[in-house]
Amino acid sequence: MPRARNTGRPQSGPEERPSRAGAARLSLYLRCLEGWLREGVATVSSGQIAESLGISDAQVRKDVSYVGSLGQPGVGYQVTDLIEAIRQALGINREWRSVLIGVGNLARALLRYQGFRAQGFRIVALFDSDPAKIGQEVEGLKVDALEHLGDKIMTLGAELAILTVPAESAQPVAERLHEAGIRGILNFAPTVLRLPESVRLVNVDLSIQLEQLAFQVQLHNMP
Amino acid sequence: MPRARNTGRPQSGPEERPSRAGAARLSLYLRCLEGWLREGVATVSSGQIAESLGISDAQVRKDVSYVGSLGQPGVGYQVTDLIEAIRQALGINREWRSVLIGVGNLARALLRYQGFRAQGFRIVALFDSDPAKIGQEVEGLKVDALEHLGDKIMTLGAELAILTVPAESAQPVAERLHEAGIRGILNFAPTVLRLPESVRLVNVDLSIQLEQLAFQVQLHNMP
DNA sequence: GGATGTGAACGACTTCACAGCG
DNA sequence: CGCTGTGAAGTCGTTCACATCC
Repeated sequence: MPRARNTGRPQSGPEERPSRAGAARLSLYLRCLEGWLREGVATVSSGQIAESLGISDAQVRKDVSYVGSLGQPGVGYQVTDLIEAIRQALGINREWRSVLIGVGNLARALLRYQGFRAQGFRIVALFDSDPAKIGQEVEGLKVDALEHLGDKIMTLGAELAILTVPAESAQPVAERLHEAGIRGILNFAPTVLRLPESVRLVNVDLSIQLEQLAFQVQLHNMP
Repeated sequence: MPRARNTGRPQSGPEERPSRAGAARLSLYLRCLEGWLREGVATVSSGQIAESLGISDAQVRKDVSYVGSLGQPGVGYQVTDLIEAIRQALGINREWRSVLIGVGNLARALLRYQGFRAQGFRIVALFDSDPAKIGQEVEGLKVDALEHLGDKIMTLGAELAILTVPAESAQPVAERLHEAGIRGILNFAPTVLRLPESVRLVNVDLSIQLEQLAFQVQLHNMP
């Protein structure tokens, strides 16, 4: 039997930031909330969010508690307030200037995808090493030579980079990005980049995702 | 002070399958190992793998132990054996027939990406709802109408699907995929799909990845 | 009543540390 | 000696359960 008594424990709770896993879910909450906002919904409960994401309501409350205590018992959360609080916690309540290196099909897909702009990410420059591509205009931006990477990043004040170059060029390009002052790289090249810890890294390896899928299907087939 | 209590019994169930997180790392090990294989390296130690991935050697040994005890103390692992064992554990030591729905830029990028074929994934059909695209040939495959989805999936024996359709169409298409017998979906649409648990799901939401990157950069800036 | 926020239990994952073997 | 494999300890993240509040 669990027994809970004596609520008073003033301090020791160190957790005041969303955990890494929690942050990923906050992005999902944001998706739902923005949908409801468009539909004119004013308040939601943790149970509703949980239901539409297929997770537990306790999980939602725990995650949300990291961004502040803005729920009303018996009612739920104000949609607009929660959106605001999550965007602030994730650091996307401002513009993030980003550059894109490697103008292939993947890059074009990303450029066309409107979700970025909506969340405050603005791609301000494109680079490629292929002379045939340099000078071309893609989605309203002119492709620049890699040579100008450092200059333009500093001039434009870009902080993030999206890497969609072939695996072989990823490491050297990443190092140049670091030197140019880039703070975070979204890496699509199927390589493990080694960079100083001051450059944050998020990897999206499409092949690995497919392997995970195969693994899960296999697991599910024979337990 | 550790307040660890006598854990009595960890419980009978000894872990004999890679954990979910472990499986993701196995894919990474595979990348390294395949590189070394090409360079003619015959044996590697857990420390070498760990070093090139920036993780701990204990982590590598633990993960690898799930796929079998094939290391030699004082020596390390035979590269070829380890590759074989990991591929078997992940379920990619065979062909997985896959279909792709939504032939846009992202799809073209995926089709051109050779990494899939190398790992045993073979895309056997393309579908799109746009009449202008139906009949076109893309990377050696003819784009088919969504109408034939069920038929072709069953005829070709496809088990996996890659979803690169707009968010609005993702849920209905996913349901049709399920009905056609697809066992796993790699979803690129920025939506939460609700499907029976028998269909495994891996989501790749590019916008969320960027948000994670921004979050991490922000965290790193002001601790 | 209905929902939040939160210690505490629980479970999953990671690191430690060391026996054992080539 | 160097390196593996593995219990045990430690850490992190999730779920439970309940006091609390509208």
